[in-house]
Amino acid sequence: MTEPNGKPWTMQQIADAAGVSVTTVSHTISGKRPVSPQTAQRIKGLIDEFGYVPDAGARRLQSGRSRMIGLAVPDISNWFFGRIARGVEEMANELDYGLIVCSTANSDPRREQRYFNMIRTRLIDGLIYTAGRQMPQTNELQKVAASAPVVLADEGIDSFASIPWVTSANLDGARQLARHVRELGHTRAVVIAGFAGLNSTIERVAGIRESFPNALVLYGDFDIDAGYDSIDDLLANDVSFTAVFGGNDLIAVGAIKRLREQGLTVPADVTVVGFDDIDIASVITPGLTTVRQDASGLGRNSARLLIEGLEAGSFEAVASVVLPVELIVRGTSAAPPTA
Amino acid sequence: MTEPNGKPWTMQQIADAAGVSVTTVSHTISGKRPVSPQTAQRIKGLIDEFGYVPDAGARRLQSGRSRMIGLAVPDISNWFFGRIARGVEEMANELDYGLIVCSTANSDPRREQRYFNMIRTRLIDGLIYTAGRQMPQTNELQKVAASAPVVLADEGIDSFASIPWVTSANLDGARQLARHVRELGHTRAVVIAGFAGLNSTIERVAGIRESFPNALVLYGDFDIDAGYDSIDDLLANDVSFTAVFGGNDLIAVGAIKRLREQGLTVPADVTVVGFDDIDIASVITPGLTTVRQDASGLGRNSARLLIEGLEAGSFEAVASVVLPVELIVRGTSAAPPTA
DNA sequence: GAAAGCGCGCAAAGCGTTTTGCAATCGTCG
DNA sequence: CGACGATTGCAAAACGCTTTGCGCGCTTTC
Repeated sequence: MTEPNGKPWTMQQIADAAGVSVTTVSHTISGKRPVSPQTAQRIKGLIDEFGYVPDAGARRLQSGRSRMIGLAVPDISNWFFGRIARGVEEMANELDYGLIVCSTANSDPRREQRYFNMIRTRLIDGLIYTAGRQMPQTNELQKVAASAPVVLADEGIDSFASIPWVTSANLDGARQLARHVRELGHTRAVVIAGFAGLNSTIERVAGIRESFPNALVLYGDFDIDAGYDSIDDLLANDVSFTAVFGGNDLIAVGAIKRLREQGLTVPADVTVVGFDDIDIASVITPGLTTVRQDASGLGRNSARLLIEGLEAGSFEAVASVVLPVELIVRGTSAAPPTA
Repeated sequence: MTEPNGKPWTMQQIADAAGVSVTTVSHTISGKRPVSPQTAQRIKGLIDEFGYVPDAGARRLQSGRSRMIGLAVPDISNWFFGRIARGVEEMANELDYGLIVCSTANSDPRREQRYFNMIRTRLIDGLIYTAGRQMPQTNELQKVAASAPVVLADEGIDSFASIPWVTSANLDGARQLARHVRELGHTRAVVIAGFAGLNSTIERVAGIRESFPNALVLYGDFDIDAGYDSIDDLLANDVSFTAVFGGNDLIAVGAIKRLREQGLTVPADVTVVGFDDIDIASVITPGLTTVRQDASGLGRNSARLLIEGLEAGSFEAVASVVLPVELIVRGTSAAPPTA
C-alpha cells in the first residue's frame, strides 16, 4: 500500500479494509481469541500490505505494559558500560523487549531523576541500574524500586534485599590477582582503587589485602587520569613500591603511562595490574595483566532477571547472580627488581 | 504523600485532591491557559507532594508527539559510537528531549527493522541514524524518512537530498594526514581502509591518494582484527611499504600489533597512522598519529538538527553540517628508514 | 426435531491525557 | 445600575488500542 495520508494507519482502517471490526483485527494480532483462518489470512495480508504497526502508546495505555525496559549507566562511552549495554540489548531483544539506554553522566542527580521518572511515566516497565560514582540517594532508588521492578547490574547493594543484583566475583578476582602478584615475589604494593563508596571497590581492596595487608590504598576516580595523577603523588612522597593494583584497567593504563614518563619500566621496575579486561588491555604493549569480567554477561543476566520478574509479576523468586571472573596474566606483571 | 495503591497517581486524583477539574490541572502544567495564582500554587504543591508524573503514553496519544528521539548505532560498545551517543544525549537533554539508543549490531536487518518500527509505533518523533557496515537498504531508510524525520550522523548519503546529515571533513582530514606522511619522506604506502561502501571510506581514500596516487587499498572491516590480518596478507605477498594508513584507529592499532609481532618497529621501520583519535590512540606507546574527529560534536549537531526540524515541523530550512577535523601528530609517524 | 454447545464476530467501555466550547463569576464602565 | 469583557473553571470529546459481554448461526446430542 502506498503511504497513508501522512498519518500512520490505524487499526480501524485495517478493519475497514478487511470488512471486519477492530476487535477481530486485534485478536488476529494478539491471538488471544481464535479467528477463522481465512479472515486471519486476509487481515495479515492487509497488515503487511499497508505496513501497519500498532501505536505503542495506545497499546500501553490500555494494557498497562510497554514491553520496554530501561538501562541507566554512568557513561555510555565507557567501553565497560557499553559492553554491559550490549549484553542487555541482546537479551532484551531475544525476549522481545525494547531497550532505552540512559546515560546518567556519573550520577548527575538531575539526569538521574529524569530517568527514574521514565519509570513513573510508565514509559518503561522496569529498570536496570548501574551505579556510577556511588550508590545514589538510596532512598530515591528504593522509592523507584517500590513502584516498579529494578535490577542492579555490576554493583550490588546489601541494604535492600528486595532489589536483586548481578555482579562479578570481585573478591575472588582480586584475591587471585593479588596472589599472583605475591607469588612473583612482590611485597610492597599500592592500590589505586577508584571510588571508595562502591561495593566492588570494597571487595577488590579486601581481596588484595589478603595478600598485601599493609598495602597503601588511594581512592579516587575510575579513569585514566586518576591512575596517572596518583603515580605522581606516590613518587612525590617517596612511597616505595614494586607493584600497583589499579581499581580498573583505565587506572592501570594511566599509571603505566606516568611511570614510563618518569623513566620507570613496566614490568621490569614496577608491576602494574588492572581489573575488567577492557579492549585496551590486550592491545597495549606489553599486554595488561588483569581480571576479566564478563561485562556482556552482566548485562545479559540483568536483563534476564528483570524480564523474568516482570513476566512473573513478582521478584520473590528472583535470585541475585554472581558471575565468575578469570585471571588474565599478560606482560605487565613480573618479578620485582632483584636490587 | 505516601505511595498510591500500587498504581501511579492520575491527573484526576490530583484534581480531586485540589478540588478542581483535570482541565485546570492540565493547564497548570502546560501553561496553555491562565490559572489563578492560588489555584496554581495549590495544584503544584499537590503534584510535588504526590510525586505525580503524567503518563507518557496517554500524553503522546493525545498530543501526537512523544518528545523522544531515537539513535541507531551499529555497536554501542564501540568507543566512537559511544561518544556520538553521549553527544546526542547531552543535546537532547538540553533541549528537553528523551533519547532511545538502539544498537543495530552492525546493521543486522532484523534489528534495524525493529528500530525503524519504533518510529512507526510513534514511540519516537525522529531518528538519528549512523550507518554501520553500509548504508542500508536505502529504500527502507527512505521509507522511514518519509514518515518521520531522520538525520544521518557520521555518514552522509548523497542520493537523498531530503535527509540532512552531519559528518566530519573526511576528505580534508585524509588529505592533511597523507601530506604529513608524504612530507616525512614516504613514497610507498598502503591503505587498510574499512568498508568499501561508505562515503567516509571513499573520501578518506581519495584524500590519501592525492599524495599517494598508487597506494594499495585493502578493504575490510573497521576493527582491530582487520588491521592485524591485513598486515599478514601484505607481508605474505612481499608488498613493500613504509607507511600504513588505517581506515580508523582500531585498524591502525591492529596493524601495529601485528607489525611488532613480525619484528618490525613502529615508527622506525614502518609509519602507521589512523583516523578518529579514539581514547586508545593517546594511551598506547608510542602515541598514534591520527586525525581527530569531534565525535561528540557529531552527536550534538545531529540532535540539534533533528530537534530543530521537529519543532519547526519541517526540514526545509535544515542544512547539513560538516565538522572540521584536526591532524594529531604523535609518535607512530616518522621518516622512513634510510636504507 | 428441539435443546444445548461452540466458534467467531460485533459493539462498547474504558486507559489517562489534551483540548475544545461553554458557563459562571467578577470588576468596570457608560 | 445594567451590561460587557476578562478570568477561570467545568464537562465532554477525542487519541488508538485491548478486552469484555453478547449474540448469531452452525454443529452436536439424546
